[in-house]
Amino acid sequence: MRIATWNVNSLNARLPRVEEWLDQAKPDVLCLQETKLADDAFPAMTFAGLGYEAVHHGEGRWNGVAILSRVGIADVVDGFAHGEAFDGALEGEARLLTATCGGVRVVTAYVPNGREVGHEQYFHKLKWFARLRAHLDAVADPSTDVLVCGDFNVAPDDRDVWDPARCNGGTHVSAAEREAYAEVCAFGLVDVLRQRYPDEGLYSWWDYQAGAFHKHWGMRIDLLLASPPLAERLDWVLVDRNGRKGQKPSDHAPLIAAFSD
DNA sequence: ATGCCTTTCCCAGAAAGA
Repeated sequence: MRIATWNVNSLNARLPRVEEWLDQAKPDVLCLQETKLADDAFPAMTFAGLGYEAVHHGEGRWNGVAILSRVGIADVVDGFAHGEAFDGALEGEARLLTATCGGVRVVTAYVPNGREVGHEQYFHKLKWFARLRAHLDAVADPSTDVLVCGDFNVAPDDRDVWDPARCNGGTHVSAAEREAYAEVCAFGLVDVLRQRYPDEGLYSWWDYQAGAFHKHWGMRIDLLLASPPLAERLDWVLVDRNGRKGQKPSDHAPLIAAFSD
């Protein structure tokens, strides 16, 4: 079973790239972040024509997450299962989607950016991680097959960023963000790319500006996290850097992992 | 030292991303 994650930075702008990639990579499940679509604008029929059922949790201009599957979709949860609500408009942000696909409990997340250390949005980000952990406790069991994936907007350690000093506003590398992320992993999750490869420079995001991709100025912030029984069955995992090349790419590359049955 | 790019809103330039 192949499971993939990709922050597409607008599904409307990226639909041809996503269709092409589905044909090439043939994932059984593809999780998307930053669709930037309302639910009624989601191209479900396009994906149905390619053999994928889909669920989408969107809000319009910002955010938006989806799960595509050719191995079934059941027990869908839009957003957080429960827990303390956020203040005001932040509560309605479409950043989390949960479904069971082919026997795997799949959770996909688009973690808030945080803007800069100390900003109101930064504290929101830390709360968001805590609420994600509570969500996992409510909807999944780490002794079964669970895959949590998406754009975590944190570089787990210094191997995961080209230059920590050059991260805008100090986000993505701060100790508090890394600790909040570690609490999510403490649910019982293994970072399968990191488990397989200890190398630095395995990035998933590169700024559009200044030719960052070609200079290898990137960060590894898109992650595939598996529960122990699923992680034990990892066959292979990769960042598809070809997804960041060519015409009108997202600023993120897709990740894909294959698990034996 | 600063911006560099891309997307959305929708036709002008701001907001947001990371």
